[in-house]
Amino acid sequence: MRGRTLPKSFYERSAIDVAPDLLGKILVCKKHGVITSGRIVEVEAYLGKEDPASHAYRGMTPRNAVMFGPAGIAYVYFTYGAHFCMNVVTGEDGVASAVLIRALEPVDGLQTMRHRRKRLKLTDLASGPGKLTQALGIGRADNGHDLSKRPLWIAEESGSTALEWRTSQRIGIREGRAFPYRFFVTDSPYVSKAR
DNA sequence: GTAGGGATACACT
DNA sequence: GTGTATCCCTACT
Repeated sequence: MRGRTLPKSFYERSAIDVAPDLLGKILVCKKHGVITSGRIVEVEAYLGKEDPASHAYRGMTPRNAVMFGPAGIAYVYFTYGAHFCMNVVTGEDGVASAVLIRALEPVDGLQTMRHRRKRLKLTDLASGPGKLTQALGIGRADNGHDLSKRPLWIAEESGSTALEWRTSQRIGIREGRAFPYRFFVTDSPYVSKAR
């Protein structure tokens, strides 16, 4: 369904290398028998000890523990009292690194997403990290989930071509702004607008 | 521009 | 145990 899931080896690389390769892939979520999905158009890479913007900068805690685990796992956390954000764990087991999924281009289950988001415009459905988790119904229960399996997985479309993408500074952080670890599809109207 | 919301981490007692 | 500053944001004005 929606192409083949990505092999574990895809994720067992540096977050910096995995991040741009995730652009154009399809994030799929099946909840209550309904499939919602979107094409990844914006991501950010987060490292561990050497990255002051990362949750893992100060070492392992109960919240960020899955960032230290094996690659190909979802790290979902709650923030700002209202939103979930979803990351994909990368790199080798024991070393913290992850890629934050920041925006999607809606593909399947548009009506379900509109209902969940209470928004009609496609560009309002998943154009931000808190929005996409709401649109796909991703929550705390998905933390630690293996992204090669249902109900939440990432697939590669057959016949997909290389995308043009750019980098910029990351968004919404205080420390570590200098690193150009945000990657987004050039000219996509579905990227988050925040600056 | 700013209010809102709740979990988390860490400093304290 | 309690206090509180912070947080990878959104929606509204």
